[in-house]
Amino acid sequence: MTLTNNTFIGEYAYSLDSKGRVNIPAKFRQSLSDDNEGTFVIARGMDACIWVYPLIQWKDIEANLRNLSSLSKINRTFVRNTARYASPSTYDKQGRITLTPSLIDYADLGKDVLIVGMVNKIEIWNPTRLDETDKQNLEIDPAAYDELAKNIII
Amino acid sequence: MTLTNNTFIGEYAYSLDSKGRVNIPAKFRQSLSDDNEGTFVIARGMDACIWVYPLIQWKDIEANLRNLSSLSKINRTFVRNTARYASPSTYDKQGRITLTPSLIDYADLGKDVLIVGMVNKIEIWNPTRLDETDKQNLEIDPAAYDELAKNIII
DNA sequence: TAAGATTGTGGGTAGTTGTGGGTAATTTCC
DNA sequence: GGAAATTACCCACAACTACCCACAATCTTA
Repeated sequence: MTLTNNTFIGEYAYSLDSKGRVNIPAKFRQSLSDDNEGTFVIARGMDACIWVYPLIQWKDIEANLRNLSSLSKINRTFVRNTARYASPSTYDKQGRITLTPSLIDYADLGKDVLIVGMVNKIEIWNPTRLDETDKQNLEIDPAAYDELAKNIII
Repeated sequence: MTLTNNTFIGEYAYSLDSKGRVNIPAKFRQSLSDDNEGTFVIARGMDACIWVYPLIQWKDIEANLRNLSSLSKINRTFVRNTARYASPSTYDKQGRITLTPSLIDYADLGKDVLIVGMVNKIEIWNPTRLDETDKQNLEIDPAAYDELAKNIII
Protein backbone atom coordinates (compact mmCIF):
# COMPACT_ATOMS: atom_id res chain seq x y z
CA MET A 1 0.00 0.00 0.00
CA THR A 2 1.67 3.21 -1.16
CA LEU A 3 0.40 6.68 -0.54
CA THR A 4 1.23 9.54 -2.89
CA ASN A 5 4.87 9.68 -3.93
CA ASN A 6 7.28 11.64 -1.75
CA THR A 7 4.68 12.10 0.94
CA PHE A 8 5.44 11.37 4.56
CA ILE A 9 3.10 10.92 7.52
CA GLY A 10 3.45 9.33 10.93
CA GLU A 11 5.90 9.42 13.80
CA TYR A 12 8.81 7.06 14.55
CA ALA A 13 11.20 6.73 17.49
CA TYR A 14 14.67 5.81 16.21
CA SER A 15 18.22 6.16 17.42
CA LEU A 16 21.20 8.18 16.28
CA ASP A 17 24.38 6.09 16.30
CA SER A 18 27.93 7.12 17.16
CA LYS A 19 28.65 7.91 13.51
CA GLY A 20 25.78 10.37 13.22
CA ARG A 21 23.52 8.05 11.25
CA VAL A 22 19.72 7.79 11.54
CA ASN A 23 17.42 5.38 9.83
CA ILE A 24 14.81 6.69 7.43
CA PRO A 25 11.63 4.73 8.23
CA ALA A 26 11.02 1.99 5.66
CA LYS A 27 7.60 3.43 4.88
CA PHE A 28 9.15 6.76 3.98
CA ARG A 29 11.70 5.11 1.73
CA GLN A 30 8.99 3.18 -0.06
CA SER A 31 7.15 6.38 -0.81
CA LEU A 32 10.20 7.98 -2.45
CA SER A 33 10.11 8.20 -6.24
CA ASP A 34 13.14 6.89 -8.14
CA ASP A 35 14.27 10.28 -9.43
CA ASN A 36 15.43 11.13 -5.92
CA GLU A 37 18.27 8.66 -6.40
CA GLY A 38 18.04 7.69 -2.75
CA THR A 39 19.12 11.17 -1.77
CA PHE A 40 17.77 13.68 0.71
CA VAL A 41 18.84 17.20 1.54
CA ILE A 42 19.08 17.93 5.23
CA ALA A 43 18.78 21.49 6.50
CA ARG A 44 18.01 23.61 9.54
CA GLY A 45 14.34 23.64 10.40
CA MET A 46 12.55 26.77 11.52
CA ASP A 47 12.04 25.14 14.89
CA ALA A 48 14.81 23.35 16.78
CA CYS A 49 14.80 20.37 14.43
CA ILE A 50 16.30 19.10 11.20
CA TRP A 51 14.35 19.27 7.96
CA VAL A 52 14.87 16.45 5.52
CA TYR A 53 13.75 17.05 1.93
CA PRO A 54 13.61 14.49 -0.87
CA LEU A 55 16.13 15.62 -3.48
CA ILE A 56 13.61 16.68 -6.12
CA GLN A 57 11.72 18.75 -3.57
CA TRP A 58 14.93 20.54 -2.69
CA LYS A 59 15.75 21.17 -6.33
CA ASP A 60 12.62 23.32 -6.51
CA ILE A 61 13.88 25.44 -3.65
CA GLU A 62 17.30 25.64 -5.23
CA ALA A 63 15.88 26.86 -8.52
CA ASN A 64 14.14 29.69 -6.69
CA LEU A 65 17.28 30.63 -4.81
CA ARG A 66 19.21 30.73 -8.06
CA ASN A 67 16.97 33.50 -9.34
CA LEU A 68 17.73 35.86 -6.47
CA SER A 69 20.33 38.44 -7.50
CA SER A 70 23.17 38.89 -5.05
CA LEU A 71 23.18 42.63 -5.66
CA SER A 72 20.47 42.90 -3.05
CA LYS A 73 21.65 42.46 0.50
CA ILE A 74 18.51 40.81 1.73
CA ASN A 75 18.77 38.26 -1.08
CA ARG A 76 22.36 37.47 -0.20
CA THR A 77 21.45 36.98 3.42
CA PHE A 78 18.51 34.80 2.59
CA VAL A 79 20.41 32.57 0.17
CA ARG A 80 23.30 32.25 2.59
CA ASN A 81 21.15 31.36 5.56
CA THR A 82 19.26 28.79 3.55
CA ALA A 83 22.07 27.15 1.60
CA ARG A 84 24.70 27.31 4.27
CA TYR A 85 23.28 24.69 6.58
CA ALA A 86 21.92 22.42 3.86
CA SER A 87 23.73 19.31 2.72
CA PRO A 88 22.86 16.32 0.55
CA SER A 89 22.85 12.86 2.10
CA THR A 90 22.29 9.57 0.31
CA TYR A 91 21.04 6.64 2.36
CA ASP A 92 23.17 3.53 2.65
CA LYS A 93 22.22 -0.09 2.03
CA GLN A 94 20.54 -0.20 5.43
CA GLY A 95 18.44 2.90 4.74
CA ARG A 96 20.31 5.36 6.94
CA ILE A 97 21.40 8.91 6.19
CA THR A 98 24.33 10.61 7.88
CA LEU A 99 23.66 13.91 9.63
CA THR A 100 26.27 16.64 9.89
CA PRO A 101 27.70 17.51 13.33
CA SER A 102 26.52 21.08 12.81
CA LEU A 103 22.88 20.03 12.34
CA ILE A 104 23.02 17.48 15.19
CA ASP A 105 24.18 20.30 17.39
CA TYR A 106 21.53 22.71 16.11
CA ALA A 107 18.70 20.26 16.80
CA ASP A 108 20.32 19.25 20.09
CA LEU A 109 20.06 15.55 19.21
CA GLY A 110 21.12 12.79 21.58
CA LYS A 111 20.80 9.04 21.14
CA ASP A 112 17.01 9.00 20.95
CA VAL A 113 15.41 10.89 18.11
CA LEU A 114 11.87 11.33 16.85
CA ILE A 115 11.16 11.25 13.14
CA VAL A 116 8.02 13.06 12.09
CA GLY A 117 6.35 12.99 8.68
CA MET A 118 5.44 16.52 7.56
CA VAL A 119 3.77 15.54 4.28
CA ASN A 120 6.30 17.03 1.84
CA LYS A 121 9.32 16.75 4.15
CA ILE A 122 10.55 14.96 7.27
CA GLU A 123 11.50 16.42 10.64
CA ILE A 124 14.06 14.97 13.04
CA TRP A 125 13.60 16.02 16.67
CA ASN A 126 15.07 15.65 20.09
CA PRO A 127 11.90 14.28 21.82
CA THR A 128 12.31 16.66 24.75
CA ARG A 129 12.57 19.70 22.47
CA LEU A 130 9.44 18.65 20.63
CA ASP A 131 7.51 18.36 23.90
CA GLU A 132 8.56 21.86 24.86
CA THR A 133 7.64 23.24 21.48
CA ASP A 134 4.26 21.54 21.69
CA LYS A 135 3.52 23.16 25.02
CA GLN A 136 4.38 26.59 23.75
CA ASN A 137 2.17 26.07 20.74
CA LEU A 138 -0.86 25.25 22.87
CA GLU A 139 -1.11 28.94 23.40
CA ILE A 140 -1.64 29.52 19.71
CA ASP A 141 -4.05 32.30 18.96
CA PRO A 142 -7.50 30.82 18.06
CA ALA A 143 -7.87 33.61 15.54
CA ALA A 144 -4.84 32.24 13.73
CA TYR A 145 -6.62 28.91 13.41
CA ASP A 146 -9.64 30.64 11.96
CA GLU A 147 -7.37 32.25 9.41
CA LEU A 148 -5.95 28.82 8.55
CA ALA A 149 -9.43 27.42 8.13
CA LYS A 150 -9.93 29.64 5.12
CA ASN A 151 -7.04 27.94 3.35
CA ILE A 152 -7.52 24.31 4.19
CA ILE A 153 -10.38 21.88 4.49
CA ILE A 154 -10.05 19.17 7.06
CA MET B 1 24.39 11.55 -5.04
CA THR B 2 24.21 13.96 -7.95
CA LEU B 3 22.75 17.34 -7.19
CA THR B 4 22.22 19.87 -9.94
CA ASN B 5 25.35 20.71 -11.89
CA ASN B 6 27.39 23.69 -10.73
CA THR B 7 25.30 24.08 -7.61
CA PHE B 8 26.84 24.49 -4.18
CA ILE B 9 25.30 24.15 -0.74
CA GLY B 10 26.71 23.55 2.72
CA GLU B 11 29.39 25.03 4.93
CA TYR B 12 32.96 23.80 5.38
CA ALA B 13 35.77 24.84 7.73
CA TYR B 14 39.06 24.58 5.85
CA SER B 15 42.47 26.15 6.12
CA LEU B 16 44.45 28.52 3.97
CA ASP B 17 48.07 27.36 3.66
CA SER B 18 51.22 29.45 3.47
CA LYS B 19 51.06 29.44 -0.32
CA GLY B 20 47.59 30.96 -0.42
CA ARG B 21 45.83 27.73 -1.37
CA VAL B 22 42.40 26.60 -0.18
CA ASN B 23 40.71 23.33 -0.84
CA ILE B 24 37.48 23.28 -2.80
CA PRO B 25 35.22 20.82 -0.94
CA ALA B 26 35.03 17.46 -2.71
CA LYS B 27 31.25 17.72 -2.92
CA PHE B 28 31.56 21.00 -4.78
CA ARG B 29 34.07 19.56 -7.23
CA GLN B 30 31.81 16.63 -7.93
CA SER B 31 28.99 18.96 -8.85
CA LEU B 32 31.11 20.85 -11.41
CA SER B 33 30.35 20.12 -15.06
CA ASP B 34 33.25 19.27 -17.36
CA ASP B 35 33.02 22.42 -19.45
CA ASN B 36 34.44 24.38 -16.52
CA GLU B 37 37.78 22.70 -17.18
CA GLY B 38 38.54 22.69 -13.46
CA THR B 39 38.61 26.46 -13.45
CA PHE B 40 36.97 29.03 -11.22
CA VAL B 41 36.93 32.80 -11.33
CA ILE B 42 37.62 34.43 -7.99
CA ALA B 43 36.41 37.96 -7.32
CA ARG B 44 35.56 40.43 -4.59
CA GLY B 45 32.28 39.65 -2.91
CA MET B 46 29.79 42.36 -2.01
CA ASP B 47 30.33 41.46 1.62
CA ALA B 48 33.78 41.03 3.15
CA CYS B 49 34.40 37.72 1.41
CA ILE B 50 35.69 36.19 -1.79
CA TRP B 51 33.26 35.01 -4.45
CA VAL B 52 34.25 31.93 -6.41
CA TYR B 53 32.37 31.25 -9.65
CA PRO B 54 32.59 28.18 -11.86
CA LEU B 55 34.01 29.35 -15.18
CA ILE B 56 30.82 28.96 -17.20
CA GLN B 57 28.81 30.84 -14.59
CA TRP B 58 31.28 33.67 -14.81
CA LYS B 59 30.94 33.74 -18.58
CA ASP B 60 27.24 34.44 -18.08
CA ILE B 61 28.09 37.36 -15.85
CA GLU B 62 30.58 38.66 -18.37
CA ALA B 63 27.87 38.59 -21.02
CA ASN B 64 25.60 40.61 -18.75
CA LEU B 65 28.32 43.13 -17.98
CA ARG B 66 28.89 43.54 -21.69
CA ASN B 67 25.33 44.74 -22.05
CA LEU B 68 25.66 47.54 -19.52
CA SER B 69 26.16 50.80 -21.34
CA SER B 70 29.13 52.83 -20.15
CA LEU B 71 27.11 55.99 -20.68
CA SER B 72 25.74 55.58 -17.19
CA LYS B 73 28.10 56.37 -14.37
CA ILE B 74 26.79 53.69 -12.06
CA ASN B 75 27.26 51.13 -14.81
CA ARG B 76 30.85 52.16 -15.33
CA THR B 77 31.58 51.94 -11.63
CA PHE B 78 29.89 48.61 -11.29
CA VAL B 79 31.61 47.03 -14.26
CA ARG B 80 34.97 48.37 -13.17
CA ASN B 81 34.67 47.13 -9.60
CA THR B 82 33.50 43.75 -10.74
CA ALA B 83 36.05 43.12 -13.47
CA ARG B 84 39.01 44.73 -11.81
CA TYR B 85 39.62 42.24 -9.03
CA ALA B 86 38.50 39.10 -10.82
CA SER B 87 40.97 36.44 -11.85
CA PRO B 88 40.78 32.83 -13.02
CA SER B 89 42.20 29.99 -10.92
CA THR B 90 42.44 26.32 -11.86
CA TYR B 91 42.51 23.74 -9.08
CA ASP B 92 45.48 21.41 -8.68
CA LYS B 93 45.55 17.62 -8.40
CA GLN B 94 44.53 17.85 -4.74
CA GLY B 95 41.55 20.07 -5.50
CA ARG B 96 42.94 23.40 -4.27
CA ILE B 97 42.77 26.82 -5.88
CA THR B 98 45.27 29.59 -5.25
CA LEU B 99 43.93 32.93 -4.06
CA THR B 100 45.54 36.24 -4.91
CA PRO B 101 47.17 38.28 -2.09
CA SER B 102 44.87 41.16 -2.97
CA LEU B 103 41.73 39.09 -2.40
CA ILE B 104 43.12 37.43 0.74
CA ASP B 105 43.69 40.92 2.06
CA TYR B 106 40.24 42.15 1.02
CA ALA B 107 38.49 39.27 2.80
CA ASP B 108 40.87 39.55 5.75
CA LEU B 109 41.64 35.82 5.64
CA GLY B 110 43.86 34.11 8.19
CA LYS B 111 44.64 30.43 8.54
CA ASP B 112 41.07 29.34 9.25
CA VAL B 113 38.52 29.99 6.54
CA LEU B 114 34.87 29.12 6.08
CA ILE B 115 33.63 27.98 2.71
CA VAL B 116 29.94 28.58 2.10
CA GLY B 117 27.84 27.23 -0.76
CA MET B 118 25.68 30.00 -2.26
CA VAL B 119 23.91 27.84 -4.88
CA ASN B 120 25.41 29.40 -8.02
CA LYS B 121 28.71 30.43 -6.45
CA ILE B 122 30.97 29.84 -3.46
CA GLU B 123 31.95 32.27 -0.71
CA ILE B 124 35.21 32.19 1.24
CA TRP B 125 35.04 33.92 4.62
CA ASN B 126 37.08 34.78 7.63
CA PRO B 127 34.81 33.10 10.24
CA THR B 128 34.92 36.13 12.51
CA ARG B 129 33.85 38.48 9.69
CA LEU B 130 30.95 36.19 8.84
CA ASP B 131 29.77 36.22 12.45
CA GLU B 132 29.83 39.99 12.45
CA THR B 133 27.98 40.17 9.16
CA ASP B 134 25.37 37.75 10.51
CA LYS B 135 24.77 40.01 13.49
CA GLN B 136 24.41 43.08 11.33
CA ASN B 137 21.93 41.26 9.16
CA LEU B 138 19.61 40.76 12.10
CA GLU B 139 18.65 44.36 11.52
CA ILE B 140 17.27 43.46 8.12
CA ASP B 141 13.59 44.18 7.68
CA PRO B 142 11.90 41.01 9.02
CA ALA B 143 8.77 41.56 6.96
CA ALA B 144 10.71 41.66 3.72
CA TYR B 145 12.64 38.59 4.78
CA ASP B 146 9.49 36.65 5.61
CA GLU B 147 8.04 37.64 2.28
CA LEU B 148 11.02 36.02 0.55
CA ALA B 149 10.71 32.90 2.67
CA LYS B 150 7.02 32.63 1.94
CA ASN B 151 7.60 32.57 -1.79
CA ILE B 152 10.43 30.12 -1.77
CA ILE B 153 10.42 27.64 1.06
CA ILE B 154 7.77 25.03 0.91
C1' DT C 1 2.54 -21.59 14.65
C1' DA C 2 6.71 -21.83 12.24
C1' DA C 3 9.65 -20.38 8.55
C1' DG C 4 11.09 -16.72 5.89
C1' DA C 5 11.61 -11.99 4.85
C1' DT C 6 12.20 -7.35 6.35
C1' DT C 7 13.79 -3.76 9.39
C1' DG C 8 16.66 -1.35 12.79
C1' DT C 9 21.33 -1.17 14.91
C1' DG C 10 26.27 -1.91 15.54
C1' DG C 11 30.94 -2.16 13.94
C1' DG C 12 35.15 -3.18 10.59
C1' DT C 13 37.69 -1.88 6.36
C1' DA C 14 39.23 0.11 2.17
C1' DG C 15 39.13 4.10 -0.43
C1' DT C 16 38.73 9.10 -0.45
C1' DT C 17 39.74 13.70 1.19
C1' DG C 18 42.25 17.51 3.41
C1' DT C 19 46.84 19.27 4.46
C1' DG C 20 51.74 19.91 4.42
C1' DG C 21 55.88 20.22 2.09
C1' DG C 22 59.50 19.38 -1.87
C1' DT C 23 61.20 20.11 -6.57
C1' DA C 24 61.25 21.71 -11.22
C1' DA C 25 59.65 25.16 -14.46
C1' DT C 26 58.52 29.86 -15.25
C1' DT C 27 58.53 34.67 -14.57
C1' DT C 28 60.41 38.96 -12.79
C1' DC C 29 63.83 42.26 -11.98
C1' DC C 30 68.34 44.31 -11.81
C1' DG D 1 71.68 37.48 -19.31
C1' DG D 2 71.61 35.63 -14.86
C1' DA D 3 69.96 35.54 -10.05
C1' DA D 4 66.00 35.69 -7.19
C1' DA D 5 61.44 35.04 -6.54
C1' DT D 6 57.28 33.13 -7.81
C1' DT D 7 54.37 29.66 -9.63
C1' DA D 8 52.91 25.05 -11.04
C1' DC D 9 53.25 20.25 -10.41
C1' DC D 10 54.13 16.14 -7.65
C1' DC D 11 54.41 13.07 -3.58
C1' DA D 12 53.27 11.62 1.20
C1' DC D 13 50.47 10.90 5.16
C1' DA D 14 46.77 11.24 8.65
C1' DA D 15 41.94 11.63 9.31
C1' DC D 16 37.72 10.75 7.80
C1' DT D 17 33.83 8.78 5.14
C1' DA D 18 31.30 5.49 2.43
C1' DC D 19 30.61 0.91 1.82
C1' DC D 20 30.16 -3.68 3.43
C1' DC D 21 28.91 -7.45 6.55
C1' DA D 22 26.66 -9.28 10.77
C1' DC D 23 22.94 -9.96 13.88
C1' DA D 24 18.77 -9.43 16.63
C1' DA D 25 14.07 -8.00 16.70
C1' DT D 26 9.89 -7.56 14.27
C1' DC D 27 6.60 -8.45 10.80
C1' DT D 28 4.54 -11.44 6.99
C1' DT D 29 2.81 -15.40 5.10
C1' DA D 30 1.72 -20.05 4.35
